Amino acid sequence: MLNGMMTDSSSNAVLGIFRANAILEERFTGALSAVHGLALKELLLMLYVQRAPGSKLSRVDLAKRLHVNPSTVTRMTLPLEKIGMIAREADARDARLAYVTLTPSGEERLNEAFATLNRMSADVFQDRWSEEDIEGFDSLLQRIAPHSYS
Amino acid sequence: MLNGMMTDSSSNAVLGIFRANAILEERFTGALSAVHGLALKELLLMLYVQRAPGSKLSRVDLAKRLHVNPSTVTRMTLPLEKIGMIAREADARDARLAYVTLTPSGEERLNEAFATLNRMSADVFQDRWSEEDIEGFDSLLQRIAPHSYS
DNA sequence: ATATTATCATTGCATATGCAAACATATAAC
DNA sequence: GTTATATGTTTGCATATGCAATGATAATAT
Repeated sequence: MLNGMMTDSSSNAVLGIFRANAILEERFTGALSAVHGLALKELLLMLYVQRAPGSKLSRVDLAKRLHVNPSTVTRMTLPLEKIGMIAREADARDARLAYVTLTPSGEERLNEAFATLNRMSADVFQDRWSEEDIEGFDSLLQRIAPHSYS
Repeated sequence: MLNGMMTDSSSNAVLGIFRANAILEERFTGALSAVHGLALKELLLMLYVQRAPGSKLSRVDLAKRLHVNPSTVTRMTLPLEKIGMIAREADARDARLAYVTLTPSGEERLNEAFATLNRMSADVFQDRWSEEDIEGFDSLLQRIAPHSYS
């Protein structure tokens, strides 16, 4: 490349992800907390539990999905359990495990909050996005960050 | 919609952004800190300064770009100034302003670290991405999160 | 000109979170 | 079977960060 500045499309895209995340996290956290009394990360925690096989997840598995330290999960679950959104369940085979499960009212609250998240997500793409745009964009994201549960 | 589950492509995409951000932030923070002794957010702070008109930015403008509270900028700049990466500059007209500028060695370090970020960004898209894919993806991100300086 | 209001930077306080250590339990090696 | 190693969860500690209040300065209104 003889002439000066290289066009760093890759780093532009990565910085774009960082920026998009900051903006969306800001917006969603505020609304979810105001309307449903749940932080965005609490919603995600409960959503991963709901979607897990058997609707239960150990603390470490939850930590992997949330990309946080297991100790953070321990701490996040305390208030959620106290207000009756989630419960703790032991494993019959392995006494180390402490599963997180959803209580009935937790599931109810999660579904309401997730409906809000859906509406807000639709708003993000409201202008100038076709359904194919959105699905294509999502599939590009899946390439970058595939679900790697384990 | 008569049949059961709606396909929430919007929320899938939003959750995908959250996940991609978590993975990339994790990966980049580790490498940048190990190789250049700069946290990802410190690099971004310095990058925004470098790219600003006049290569200087007030604390509040920096806070807007970084999507953090101004107090966080105050605190982030302290160690960076102490190790000689940035400097503080007053404004001739407005005594309230405290600009952040790059020192020569700060600029040097920034350029090295940014080169690493470029390489790592290219790695993110290494497989199965054409240049057009990347640029298209970036332009979709720009729609979601346009640069809104001020 | 003075008073009110707005803006910029900083500080105190509360909360959030990663890391390493500790402890309990399970798995593997022998 | 006992010992060594690995895994799941929790806690102490250090750091990071948002929010609200403070102080300084500027801009606006009257």
